[in-house]
Order: sequence, then structure tokens, then C-alpha cells
Amino acid sequence: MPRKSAALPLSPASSLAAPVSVPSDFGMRVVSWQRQHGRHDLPWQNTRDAYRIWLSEIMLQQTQVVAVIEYFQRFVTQLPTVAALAAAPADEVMALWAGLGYYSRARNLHRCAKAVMDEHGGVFPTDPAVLVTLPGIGRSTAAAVAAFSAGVRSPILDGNVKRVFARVFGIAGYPGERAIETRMWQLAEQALPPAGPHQAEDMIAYTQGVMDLGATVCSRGKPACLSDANACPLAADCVARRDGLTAVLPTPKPRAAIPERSTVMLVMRHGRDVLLGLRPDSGIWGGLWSLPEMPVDTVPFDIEAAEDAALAYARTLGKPSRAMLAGELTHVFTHFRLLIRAIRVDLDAVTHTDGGADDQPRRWLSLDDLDALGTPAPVRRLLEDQARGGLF
DNA sequence: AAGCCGGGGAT
DNA sequence: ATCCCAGGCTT
Repeated sequence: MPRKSAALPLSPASSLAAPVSVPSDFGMRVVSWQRQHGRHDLPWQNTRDAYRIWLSEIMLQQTQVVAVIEYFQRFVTQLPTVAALAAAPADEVMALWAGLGYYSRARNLHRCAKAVMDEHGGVFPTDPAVLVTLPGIGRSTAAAVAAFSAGVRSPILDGNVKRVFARVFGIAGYPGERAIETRMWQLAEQALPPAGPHQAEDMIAYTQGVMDLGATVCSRGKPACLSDANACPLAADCVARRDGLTAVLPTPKPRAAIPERSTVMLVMRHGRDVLLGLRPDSGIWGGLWSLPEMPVDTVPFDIEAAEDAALAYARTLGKPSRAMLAGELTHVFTHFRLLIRAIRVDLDAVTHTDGGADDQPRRWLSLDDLDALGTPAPVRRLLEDQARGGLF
């Protein structure tokens, strides 16, 4: 499916302007779902050992569960406590991490273990505001460690949660963008299960559940709700499901700016005829008939120089009378943007009709017969412009 | 706000 | 090939 931001029914502005509300039972629905259908046997679950929980959270940053499991087992076997980790040489820590990627995580892990020993008596804090001051622990990881180790009521916001929220609440816009992320943190606060006597166990189930939901049901490619609405406890309230937007939400990361190239195309006119050249099969517009092109080496573009070069080229064909800039347009490819400038040259007489320098076939085509040959879309527009007699 | 880090799975 | 993954840190 092509991504066309222009076709996206929701603009970021519209979704921001119309804030959604979180159903009051959102959190408990996730809790119930997690207890029935969530994951319960991951190596870092079923423990309140903050060390193991923290280690798993760091390993799981930008890293999928399946990739982490082996590393986690090996790591806790070798270094079973935060004290052991703090006392270990850096080389041993890095060796245990080697292959997981994002190695600053391992360096921060080691620093964090030492800080827990030196500044917190070897005991992990349970307050997210304190946890977040430790190396390698950001807002989401702090909340996850606090929730899993102590049942603290504080929201996480990772890639899974962002995907679930973007769809359920119909939030358009790249979640990495600050305004979108800020909005999602607000929603994450409101989505928590209620405070109360069961808060701790509910927070453990909720935190695990909202991630499991994103990982197993509200997946990126084919969300389970498309084939079975009962698969998701939030399906009844899901904006993306209701409006058929699961394929376009969350909004993908914007593609990097693509480079711009420019070219000068020559519109050699002899009466109603225009000169076209067949493009090589390989490369852009392979096998299509296009206008002859000139390289442009002057920056900024020098119109007079280009017109002079166009006249010189025209003299290889016959007797030119005048040259003029006849159009400017931009054509967008997947990987670059092409600025096309067209220079028109009128020929009073044509003495040569073939013999291009590049050995490619050339021919004259009447502007009244444009359908006879396949031409690239921007060339077609230029030629239609010529047929109409317009300059631009 | 944008760039950087990284190996691996899914499509 | 491209996007994304239990994000956080630096500039």
C-alpha cells in the first residue's frame, strides 16, 4: 500500500484540535485481557526482583523479545545481582552484551548498577522520579521498573503503546514528533487502571498487558481485530478499526528529505514538430521517448548560457531562429526530486533529422499526435503545453 | 528538534 | 529493500 500523506483522512491538527477521551474502564479492560490472553512466561516475569526487571527493560529497549531472551538468561546466570554487576569489570559486561547492539545501553547499565550500590544502598528505587535520574533509564523505563517491581501507578509509553493509542484514539501524526508524544503521555496517564486496593497487581497486569496487546494483537502489519473483533478488548472503541485506518495509523516516520537534481530539456520546434529521443532501456524512463537534455553545470542557473547552448545544439539540426525559456516544473521520484527547465528553440529549416551524439534514435513528432509515443509524465505536460501554444 | 546508536525480525 | 523494535542520550 502506497503511503500518501495527502490521502490521510486525519491531519495531525484535526486530531489535536479534537482531543479524545479515554473510556473509564480502559485500564481494567486491558488488565482482564492480560490475565486471560497476555504473556505470562517470559524469563523476567513472575518476579519482583528489581534487578532482573530493570535488566530486562534495558535489554528490551528497541530490541525485540525473541532477541533478548538468550542474552537475559546468560547475563543473570553470570551476574545474578546488582552487586555482582557493579563489581564486574567493564570487559565482562560488554562481552555479555556483545551482539545485542546499542552498546551505550551496556555502559549505562554498568554505571547504573554502580550508582544503585553507591547512592541507594544496593536497592533499586521504586519512585519513577528517582529511577529516571539513573543512567540509561528514561521516563518509560522508569515507569516499567516501578510498576513491575513495586506496583507503582505510572504509565509507560513505548512503541507498542504508541501504536495501540494511535489506533484506538485515532491519532494521526508521527508519534516521534513532540506534540504527538506529549498527547500520548497525557492519554497514558488517563488510561491507567484506577488507584485502590488492587492497584499494585493491576499495574503489573496493565503494564504487561498494554505491551502484549501491541505486540500480539495490535500488530503493525495485520492487526488481529481485522479478522476477529473479539481478539481485542478495545475494538469496540477503536477509531482506526471503525474508520478503516489501521493500515495508516500510526503515521510512519517521515522519510528523509530527498536530494534535488536539475536538468535542462530542449524543445526543438520545427513548425508543429518537436524533436524526441528514445531513452536507453536501463535507467530512468527507460524505453520512453523524451526531450533531449543538456547537462547544467552553472549554479545558479544561467538562462542566457543555457539558451546559447541550446542554440548551438540546434545548429547541429538546422537553422535556429530563437531560443527561450519555455517552462519549469518539478517531478518527484521515490529517491530524488527533478527540477526540469525547458528551453524552446524554433528552427526555420531542418537539415539533419537523425544522428544523435549518443547513438540513441531520434525522431520528430507532431504536437497534434502526442498519443503516438510514450513519453514521461512531465515531458507529456511540457508537450501538451506546447500544443496549446502556452509558454508555461 | 534532530541525529545517533545496531542487530535482527517481519513484510 | 524498508520499516520497526519494552528508548535514551547528545548536540
